[in-house]
Amino acid sequence: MKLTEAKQQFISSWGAFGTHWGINRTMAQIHALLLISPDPITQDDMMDQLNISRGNTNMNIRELINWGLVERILLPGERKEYFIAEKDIWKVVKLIVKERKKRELEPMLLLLDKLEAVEGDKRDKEIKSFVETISGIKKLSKQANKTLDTMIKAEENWFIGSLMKILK
Amino acid sequence: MKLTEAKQQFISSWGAFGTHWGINRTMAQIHALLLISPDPITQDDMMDQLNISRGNTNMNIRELINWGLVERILLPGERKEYFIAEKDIWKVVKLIVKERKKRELEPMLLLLDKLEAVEGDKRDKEIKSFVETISGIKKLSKQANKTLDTMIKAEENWFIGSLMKILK
DNA sequence: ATTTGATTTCAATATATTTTGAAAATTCAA
DNA sequence: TTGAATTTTCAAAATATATTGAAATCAAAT
Repeated sequence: MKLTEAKQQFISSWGAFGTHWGINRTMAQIHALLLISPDPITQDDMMDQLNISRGNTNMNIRELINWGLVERILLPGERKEYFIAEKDIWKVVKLIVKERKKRELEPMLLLLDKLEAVEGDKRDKEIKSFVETISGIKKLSKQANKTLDTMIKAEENWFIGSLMKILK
Repeated sequence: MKLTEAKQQFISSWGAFGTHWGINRTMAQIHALLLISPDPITQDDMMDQLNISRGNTNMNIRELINWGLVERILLPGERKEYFIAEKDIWKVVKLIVKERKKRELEPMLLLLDKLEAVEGDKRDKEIKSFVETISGIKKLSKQANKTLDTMIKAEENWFIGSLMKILK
């Protein structure tokens, strides 16, 4: 496979993949393009290569910067802004996990605490079933939250370590 | 908080949560309703409680069954079908992970193998950057895939075990 | 074999999300 | 300052996704 085709395929697949991971198609495609670009690139480069509008490009770059995945670079003597992506894929995963934990898992934990304290007789079948479900989810979520914290703090690839330990 | 309100909140939040996890809103809401129902319920019960159409209900029940999260129950003497959800939340997580691994991670791994074998001089800056990115993603994905296999096979809550081992 | 109750399908519709592009705002250099 | 280059905003348009509901299908009981 030629480089041009391989690049296209990677960008398109990373885009589709992203949509399953809470990241929209364009945002993921811009990210993919930056990941495989050896040098910093501009908004116009992205517009050309991905065939997307200026507004779309701009909004999604900003979002990538918010996630900490992309950095703005100012080259001396250049008027235009350049951008680069974090290339260390382990760091990328940690940044994404960190963001999604904050946006999704933590609010869910707060809600579960409130729901678990539902009024009423705990012997009532309806109440019992509800509380048991909530408690189960809460317990698992709390553990997941802690595990993810450990992972986010891990300096190098956490999978290797944890897998090794599980397999003895 | 009263049970009725707590139920509503749980269903609505589980729905929103689901949309971040590759599961559509209605599918997640039906799932939530089943999770907190002590007894099997029918399609009509779901339609009433969630205010959704027959078609929508039916399609999403089928999808939940495909994921292995819901089971159809035939009560003796009853014409209608009843449904129940897997209540063990650890099993639920494993089923979801299994399904998403199959749908997303595994196809990605196949693609990465092809892309890594891109034609051209590996000393070329463009090629080098591309191959390095792909290799990094591939390495991490392979490890993640193995780790998830371990998790799917784990009989009880894997987070506790792995976390304990990491923290010594 | 027919009726009745229940389930499934799917084209049409509604809703939600993404994308565009032109105008407004900002920034830098002269 | 002024003006040209660049970035940002956001209402409107386009696209993608989810939902409806009525008709078709299926299956149990008579």
